[in-house]
Amino acid sequence: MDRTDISLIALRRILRATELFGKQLAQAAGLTAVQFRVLQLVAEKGTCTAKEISVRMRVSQATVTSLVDKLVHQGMVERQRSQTDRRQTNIVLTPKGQATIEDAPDALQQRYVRKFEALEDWEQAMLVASLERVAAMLDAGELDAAPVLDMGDFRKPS
Amino acid sequence: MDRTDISLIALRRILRATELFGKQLAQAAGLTAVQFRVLQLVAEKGTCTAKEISVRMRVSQATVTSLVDKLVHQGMVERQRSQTDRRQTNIVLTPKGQATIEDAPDALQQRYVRKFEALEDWEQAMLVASLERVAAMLDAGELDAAPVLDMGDFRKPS
DNA sequence: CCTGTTGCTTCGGGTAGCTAAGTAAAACAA
DNA sequence: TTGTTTTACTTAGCTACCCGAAGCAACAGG
Repeated sequence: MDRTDISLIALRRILRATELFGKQLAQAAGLTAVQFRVLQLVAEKGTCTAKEISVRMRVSQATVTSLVDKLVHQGMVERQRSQTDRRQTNIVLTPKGQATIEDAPDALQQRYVRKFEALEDWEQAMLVASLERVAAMLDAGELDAAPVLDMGDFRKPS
Repeated sequence: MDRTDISLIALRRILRATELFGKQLAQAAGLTAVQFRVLQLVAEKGTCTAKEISVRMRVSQATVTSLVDKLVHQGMVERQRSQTDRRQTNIVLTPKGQATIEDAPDALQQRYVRKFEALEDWEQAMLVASLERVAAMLDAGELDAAPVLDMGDFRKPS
């Protein structure tokens, strides 16, 4: 087995681990990974609009509406008509949503972060360089990408 | 922004790229990524049982049944009662399924492979070491992982 | 036989995603 | 002012994926 295959297998392990993480998180937080991702985006800035979420998550606004509906239903966020532009709806975090974000287990990410920070300096540098290299080899281009290991659900097609 | 964040962002880019790939593939092959993954598993050995698929993909048998239904409906595979144990159903590839697998674009994987193989020897070695390291940091444990960049969840259909 | 286990399917139900169509408000124009 | 276009969001309807529970065969042991 050559190096190319080995690297593909490692990549696949990474993908799997992240996928499984999404499921764990969903179970622990009472939210699905996608819903949690929306909550994270809202929490990042305290408030945001549906449009913003749809752009950042690369899903349609209709999808955002239904995701937000679920979060509202669970009391994680609230909708507030914007005062400055009444077409817009600001989605704001409730205390419960705030608490959920803070308590989120982040089991996998924590494990990763802990291990990463335990590495020698040169090892960290090597990993960063390698990961960026691989990302560049895979990407078509842009992509925002926040420092969050969540993967908004893996599925789906265009 | 520290190295930990940078590495998380790179990981996220990798996940996204793979996710998008799933969509492309789905569109090109007329199958969703998940369906395609089932087809790959069947193709790998020429035939396999529903149980096997459910274990390898880590989904329930009920899910496998419905996925296989769709592949059968599209003429990609056939069900055959096992002669040795009539509880089992062997899922076998049809010529059409075979052709689909062979023609699969694999755009992303090809791009990655090409670029990977163009690297200097020492760079390849570094990437492999790094990826394996990261995979180990994320994984809980086992996982089979075939040398296929597919990510068995990303959906979307024809 | 009777009982238990295994392999698969069926059924019902939830989440996630999309498109198309509709409403409302803002922006721009005539 | 009035009309048109654009933007932001929601509604409605559909598909895919996934699961658990329940059902049905068929094997396996006693």
